[in-house]
Amino acid sequence: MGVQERRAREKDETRRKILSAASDLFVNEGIQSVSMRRIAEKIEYSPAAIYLYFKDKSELVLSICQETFAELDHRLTELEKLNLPPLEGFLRGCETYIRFGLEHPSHYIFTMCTPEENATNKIDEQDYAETHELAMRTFDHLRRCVRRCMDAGVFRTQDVETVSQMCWLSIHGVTAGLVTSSTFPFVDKDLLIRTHLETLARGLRA
Amino acid sequence: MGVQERRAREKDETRRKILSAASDLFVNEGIQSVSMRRIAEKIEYSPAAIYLYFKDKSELVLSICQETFAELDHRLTELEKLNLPPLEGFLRGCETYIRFGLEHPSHYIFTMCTPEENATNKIDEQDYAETHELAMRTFDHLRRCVRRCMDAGVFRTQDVETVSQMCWLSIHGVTAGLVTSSTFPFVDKDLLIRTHLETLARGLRA
DNA sequence: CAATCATACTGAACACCGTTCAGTCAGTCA
DNA sequence: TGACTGACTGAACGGTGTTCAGTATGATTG
Repeated sequence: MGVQERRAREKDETRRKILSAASDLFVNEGIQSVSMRRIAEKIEYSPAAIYLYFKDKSELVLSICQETFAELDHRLTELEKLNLPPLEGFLRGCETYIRFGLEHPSHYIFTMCTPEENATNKIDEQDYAETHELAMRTFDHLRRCVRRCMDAGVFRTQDVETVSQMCWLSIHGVTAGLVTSSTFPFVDKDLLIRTHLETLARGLRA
Repeated sequence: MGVQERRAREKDETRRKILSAASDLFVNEGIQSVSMRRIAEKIEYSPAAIYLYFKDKSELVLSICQETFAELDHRLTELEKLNLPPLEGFLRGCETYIRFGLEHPSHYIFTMCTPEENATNKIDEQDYAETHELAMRTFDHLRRCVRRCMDAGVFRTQDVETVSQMCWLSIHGVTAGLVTSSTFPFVDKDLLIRTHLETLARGLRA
């Protein structure tokens, strides 16, 4: 009875086609300005077809952002495996985060700069839990980096949670600022990132 | 010929009524989810009437945000007049900025966290220039604070522009993060802000 | 006073949006 | 062959921002 399996495979293929088309459009034109109709047009399906695969636009966007952020999680995991010295691990992690945001502006803005009313109403409970968990997993990398620095006596304070959150807010600012304020006459981005991380490190060091 | 003046006064009154109604709705329900029709309904006018006073929704929102940010400029100006010691002036300025953002979440998100395609197409050249100028004026406060710290030898580096931009990105991160990620289990906000500013100051100090 | 004129305002439409649902049609199974 | 399943569609619903011909009101002029 290979029929069911083939059906499932085909269904998955279509799902992937939708995700890929949507992702392409989102990257090039921004999430808010891409309509379900345009996505449907791109894959030559009727708009209604998409709703057989995703509950609504929120869920579609969320799926894509989850995939994208899974890659960030992967990169941070790989970095952690290198077992660099605490401070270097911390700084490299921060830089990875920032550069990731700059590489995926649309996804970054959507997931990190949009209040909970994402598109229409609030998100499905399950989706919300999943996203929250993924965000938490990413944040855990930072938390571990901070803890290692504290355990090694590299950082002055011992409040892991507060320092981790403060660091996230800080690097989030660099990422979000550089991504959204594209017209602002910034000095060289790399210089800005470097200065920021140096200041952060100097501010935290024992 | 007091007629023209009365007319002008009435016209201005209506304009203010629109701004006030829109601002109320924006604050309570978020900018994106308030429609022109709802604003019109609130002031008991037809939706089309609003377009006699504002080119489009972008311009209306922009006007409101400009007014709001003018208040930030005012607060920073007042602060500057106090002529506090350089570092204290810098820190108080940063804190003023952050707390202002937390007080006006909708306006802050709209002006600072939204890429240039604000609602439909790109903004009018004049509006753009005005907003840009206001943003620049606000940024100038920070720039002056940083310069004073450098002149007084409180900060290590001499690159006013880079450090100013880096500081803005950093405090923007705290503001934006606290405003948009309302579900994240943050530790006490005041502690977070204090820790952030302390770290920033320590990182920059000579 | 009557006619003209300026202008604040409206009703109805346009072209879009996300979303739903009754219905179609091809391929599978008894 | 006929019933069934399920992927898919066409057309609609109620919403959005925006436009524009037309109306009504009040000031100005002959």
